[in-house]
Amino acid sequence: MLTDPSNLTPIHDTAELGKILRTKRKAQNLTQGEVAEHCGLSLRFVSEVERGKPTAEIGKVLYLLTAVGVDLFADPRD
Amino acid sequence: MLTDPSNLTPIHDTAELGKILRTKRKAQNLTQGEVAEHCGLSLRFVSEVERGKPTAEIGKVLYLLTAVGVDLFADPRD
DNA sequence: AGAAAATGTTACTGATCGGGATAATTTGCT
DNA sequence: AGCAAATTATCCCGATCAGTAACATTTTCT
Repeated sequence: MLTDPSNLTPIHDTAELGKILRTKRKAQNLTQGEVAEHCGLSLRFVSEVERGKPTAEIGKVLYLLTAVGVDLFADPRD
Repeated sequence: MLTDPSNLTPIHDTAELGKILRTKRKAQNLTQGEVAEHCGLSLRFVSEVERGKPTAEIGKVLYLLTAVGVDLFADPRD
């Protein structure tokens, strides 16, 4: 079974990841503060991750992705 | 253009991510030490990430994924 | 212009990370 | 099975940095 992959965006670095987070958050009319509170994180953290902070803790970033509705997929290439 | 998504594994937490990293690394007959050196990271870091350390820095984890040949994709769901 | 949202700055707590060494575990070989 | 080598998991130490709160400043939108 094939799925339309047109919405799949490759993630190569934290800048791209942050961009996706921001875009998706705004698409839902959420503020950084709302997302932050929903995840138990600081507004500060959300702001920095959206700007591509490479030293952010990955566990918290995963919370953020879940909160704004972005699924993550790993694809082992050959 | 359609891509076969059959190898796409959803990532919900760091434990799953670590599992994928380890599986792919072994599939290429690489040791943690080899991967670590190739990324400029410590063997300890590689070990901890594969064990699902949630506080690892996301930028370094992305290096790891690249090094072992795992592509990451984001999918904004509705 | 005015309100809301995002970013800059500072200070403080606490944990990450690396190196090196050492257990513990797994792998390979006879 | 049993033993040795290789691989992986932990431990200690010190330096560095992430994360947060609070307030100031800037940007964005109506």
